[in-house]
Amino acid sequence: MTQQKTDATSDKDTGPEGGFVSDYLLYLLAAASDVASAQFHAQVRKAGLRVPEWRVLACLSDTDGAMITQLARQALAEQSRLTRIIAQMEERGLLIRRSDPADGRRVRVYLTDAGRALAAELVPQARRHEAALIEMLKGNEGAHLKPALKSLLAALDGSADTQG
Amino acid sequence: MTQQKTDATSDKDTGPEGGFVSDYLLYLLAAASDVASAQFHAQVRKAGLRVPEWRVLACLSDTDGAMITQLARQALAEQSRLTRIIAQMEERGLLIRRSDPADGRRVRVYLTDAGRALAAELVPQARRHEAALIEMLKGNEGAHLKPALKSLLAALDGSADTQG
DNA sequence: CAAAACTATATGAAAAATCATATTGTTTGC
DNA sequence: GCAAACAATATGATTTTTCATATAGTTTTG
Repeated sequence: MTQQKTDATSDKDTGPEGGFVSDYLLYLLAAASDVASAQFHAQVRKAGLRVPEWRVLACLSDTDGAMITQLARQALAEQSRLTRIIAQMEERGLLIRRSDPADGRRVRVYLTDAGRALAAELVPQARRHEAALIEMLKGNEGAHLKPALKSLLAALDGSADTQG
Repeated sequence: MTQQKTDATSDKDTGPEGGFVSDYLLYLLAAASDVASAQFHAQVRKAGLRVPEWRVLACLSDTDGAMITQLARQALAEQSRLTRIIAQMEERGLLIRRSDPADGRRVRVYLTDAGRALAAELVPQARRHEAALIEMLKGNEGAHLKPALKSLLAALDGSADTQG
């Protein structure tokens, strides 16, 4: 007996085909997010931004004048982290911080022309990349992906408890 | 004119309803992964594990004796990070490292009884949590979520180029 | 209007993650 | 069977991220 692949893990493999992990929703979500983002995140870095910086830029290009806390939620980063990212982006001249006249605690963040220019370059790239991804999924179940994700997000927004 | 909400960002909000970000696939994926995982990851931490440790445990409970590189792929972590996580988990007695007799470069990782016991506790928790999530989606588009994610992953595996 | 409770942001210290590269072991081509 | 190329893991230095908490500003209550 030449012992040819008895115990499931002889050579390289992305994962065990039939195990728990490969069919586990939280794994599928994290893996899909990772893999799908990798390509575009490379473009982001080529443009001289880190991923959270790109996210801030994109959020601001949607909603200029957002506050730090809002941006943290939208960019999926922690507040203290956002504070620092904003500070760095301000130093680079991509945005400016201005305290809200109506409430001095709030810091509102606005894109500069440079920031807006960068966003105007990256957002279309993001759209094209997204279109390419979606193109890959034509005909498959993948057509339901965005609606399904929105449905999940909608279901989870507004359920802080219910879980033991 | 009482100026009542002219510029889109008056108060708290999860995101601008109609902007680019809130309909962008990579955002939806990352946000869904984050939000959906948050609940369960809290349970993981209660069990005394960090998220990547839980992932390693789950992978090993599927495929005992996996190598570091394999685990890195499956647990969505970098190799050097995995090396350190494995070292720490070994110190805690959750697993052991053994070099592969067939190829001395490879380190195969095996759960100890303690590790297996912890996995036997957490994996069912994960399954229950997943079931609860999926239950929330009944009737909606959410039913397609797992197939759609698998379809995306399948489409992306084996396309290193194609992107400019 | 002062004290208490709360909210938004900032910051120091610590932990986690990454990057480049070293180390160790294996395969290949000559 | 030795040198070159390759592969898997480890490690030092650095950067990123988190955590706890400080600071500053606002609202509420009596």
